[in-house]
Amino acid sequence: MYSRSGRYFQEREVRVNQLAQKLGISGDTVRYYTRIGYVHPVKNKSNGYKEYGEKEEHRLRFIQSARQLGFTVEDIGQIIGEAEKGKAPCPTVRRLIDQRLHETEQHFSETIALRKRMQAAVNDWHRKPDKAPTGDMICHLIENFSYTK
Amino acid sequence: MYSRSGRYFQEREVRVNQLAQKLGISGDTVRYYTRIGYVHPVKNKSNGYKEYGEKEEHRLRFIQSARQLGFTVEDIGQIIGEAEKGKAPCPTVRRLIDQRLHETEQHFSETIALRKRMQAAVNDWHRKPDKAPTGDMICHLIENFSYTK
DNA sequence: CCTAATCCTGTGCCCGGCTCACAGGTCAAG
DNA sequence: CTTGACCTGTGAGCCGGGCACAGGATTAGG
Repeated sequence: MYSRSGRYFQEREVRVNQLAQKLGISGDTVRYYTRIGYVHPVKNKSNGYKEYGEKEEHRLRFIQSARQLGFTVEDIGQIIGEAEKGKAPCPTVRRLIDQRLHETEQHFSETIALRKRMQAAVNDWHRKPDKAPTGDMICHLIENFSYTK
Repeated sequence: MYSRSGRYFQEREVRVNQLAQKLGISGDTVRYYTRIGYVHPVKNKSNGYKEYGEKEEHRLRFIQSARQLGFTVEDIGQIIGEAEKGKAPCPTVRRLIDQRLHETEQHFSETIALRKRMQAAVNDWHRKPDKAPTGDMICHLIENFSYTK
């Protein structure tokens, strides 16, 4: 419980896995954000371990919140970058979430369509028998299934 | 229009981009399936180009159909492998699509939840102003948004 | 004090399913 | 023969981390 300068204080610098556990994410994820320069832990000279303080914890919480809202890791870098230059990142945030939401809608309808095809296939195949492959047919289930709706 | 043996015949061996265009996919995609050994074009000795015949075309159509149904590339390898050993791949196909469908459902509900969060954020932010970052706040929109519904 | 065993870390490579960059070869026109 | 447009194979890159591994740090035991 001594700092490098010898003064008594509550321990604030934690190591990667301790912080990860506190945030409910994996150590690898924390390392990843460290690697790409989104957090800047201090390297402990004596053992080479990285030590994370409150600032890093807060930063990681921010990253988590943003990820939950569908921002990409790159988006978050942009947002952080603007904030660090003292600029309000809000306009960018608004613009980006519009984009990401649009993409999510897109992705959503593709997922629905895929699910529909898959369900149709499962239904269709339920009353069809297995068949050994022939020279020009790998799997008749797949090859004879055509989705037309 | 001469074969290597000098006989006259309709050209059947095509090159990567010709085949890709015919199938409506990218040349890179065809190259990818070639690289991982799902199709085996013949290497033209004189120019090093790979030449694709009907067999490869059929194989690629099969791969496309399977991908459309949500099978992973690895699934497809397994299916092809079984078929090539003369075994009916149908049981595997049925098992795999059940798995993939389940995953798609999972993914689907995650996508819905994400969309809901995003929409809620957009709504919430609509009547909130921009704010410059402070020492302990990167973006108040993101940090003050809590999804509780 | 030393040793052995266990824990923990940083680093670098790996994943899917392609896509892209690039160096160099090919082919038709002149 | 040369120019230049086109085409090819190969290797690397993408996201968002996950995983394996070697080796240092720390602890238990003596």
